[in-house]
Amino acid sequence: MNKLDRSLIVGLPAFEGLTAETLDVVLASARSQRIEKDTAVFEQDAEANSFFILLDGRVRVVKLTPDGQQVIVRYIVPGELLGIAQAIGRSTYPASAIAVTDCVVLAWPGKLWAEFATAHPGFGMNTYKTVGTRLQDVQTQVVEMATEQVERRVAHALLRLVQQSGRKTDEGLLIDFPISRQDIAEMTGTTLHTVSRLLSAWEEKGLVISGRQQVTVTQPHRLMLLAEGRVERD
Amino acid sequence: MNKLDRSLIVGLPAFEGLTAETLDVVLASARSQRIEKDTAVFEQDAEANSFFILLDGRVRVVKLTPDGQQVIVRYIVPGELLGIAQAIGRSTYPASAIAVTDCVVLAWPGKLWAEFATAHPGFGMNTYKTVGTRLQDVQTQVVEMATEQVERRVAHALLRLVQQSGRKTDEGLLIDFPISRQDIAEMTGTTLHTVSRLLSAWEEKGLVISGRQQVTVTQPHRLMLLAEGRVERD
DNA sequence: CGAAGCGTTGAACACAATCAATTCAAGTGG
DNA sequence: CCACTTGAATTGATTGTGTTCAACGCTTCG
Repeated sequence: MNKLDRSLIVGLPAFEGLTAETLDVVLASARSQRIEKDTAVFEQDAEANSFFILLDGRVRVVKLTPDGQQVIVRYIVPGELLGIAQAIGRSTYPASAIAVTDCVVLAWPGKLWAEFATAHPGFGMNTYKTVGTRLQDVQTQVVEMATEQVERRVAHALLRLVQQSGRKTDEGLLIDFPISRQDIAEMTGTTLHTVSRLLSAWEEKGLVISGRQQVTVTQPHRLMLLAEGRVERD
Repeated sequence: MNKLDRSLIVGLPAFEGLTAETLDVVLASARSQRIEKDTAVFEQDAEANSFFILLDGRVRVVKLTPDGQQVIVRYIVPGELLGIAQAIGRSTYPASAIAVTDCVVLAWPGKLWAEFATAHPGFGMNTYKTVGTRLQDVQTQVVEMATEQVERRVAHALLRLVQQSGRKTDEGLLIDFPISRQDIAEMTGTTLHTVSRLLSAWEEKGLVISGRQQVTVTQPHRLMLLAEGRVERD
């Protein structure tokens, strides 16, 4: 295995405030790994043997219900931690993580997490902060699902995706990884049919341009108004 | 202010593994406080000046949407932490906490949290573990809301309440604090009307006995079947 | 005793799910 | 390069669950 370069992780929030030496120590036990598109980084309920940082690509975190339905919990972008079951006191992964595009991750043995956290308090702090952020994210999602109807939920979901992964093109903000109506449906607790209809309607109105596994938001502001319910529902 | 007795908090998960001396140190800066029924422990968006442990009573954690709708995020039972904004890196409370019954809490100045966490790593660990647990709770709630229809969601909510706060009576398991249809509606993202109809129907079938601000589950097993969708839908 | 809050119930409606049929786009292999 | 396969998307028709609107009964409490 090649020695990994420090520059890979310097500047990532998870390692903020750590000394160069510590970074090297941490990297020494890391293993870099390629994950092919549509394959799993880890599977729900499997032993949590590793935790990861995504260096490149996009990962979808998915929960599977007993009766086989899927819910997309969140998308992971480069620089984010994933599979930190240890940090929340679990020995198995609570969800599956699937590569949406070809990905590169750094992987550490799960047992090292506790070591890192105690030896480098800053690291522990940082990961806890991400857990805290995610708790808040999920809670706002609950509020949305409880109070908003489908159209606004889908609008919110799109806006979040754009914010996380929007790439500016001449038409607008493109969500720069493949995403299907089905995916959006699984994020918002609806059906691909309803999502399809909504996107078609929005395309009519000039808010978005969408194609096969691809969505561009052309008028974020108007979509925002729609998401907030201060509308314009024709 | 009277000196607080160590026995108040010994045995609570949040302080598990701490020495008697540490407990005394921690208690020295705590302030015991009575909260009258229907008043706030803290308010959403207010400066997070304190964090708390609930010693007695029940607290409802509520999120308010911009347009005035409420969502009940969770209920707190004695022994649990609340208002730990600091632990998730916030300076304001993300939700309001309302006493459902008369309550007793211990309160600490918010700034002390970081001190405690570094001085007594065990304390930090424990609170992070509760944050982790809550993250998981909320995530399963999202999955429920995305995949299950109202009847099953309400059934799940009742079962959770019974598990948390069930008191055995000769009729079954009573949720031992006042809870209205409106409350259940705000937990499950539906309306009080629908909840009312469901409870009436379940009472017909002998699953529950419900009255004014009070619910008793008489046949938890059958309610469970209903919640899991392996039914029996009349 | 009157008022306010909680709960029940009926009727009508609407949003979105479900069912179903096609069209469209992107590979894959002969 | 074209036929074929497969998965994604669109669109129409229908159904049903749950909301909305409305009126009323029952408690509790001041």
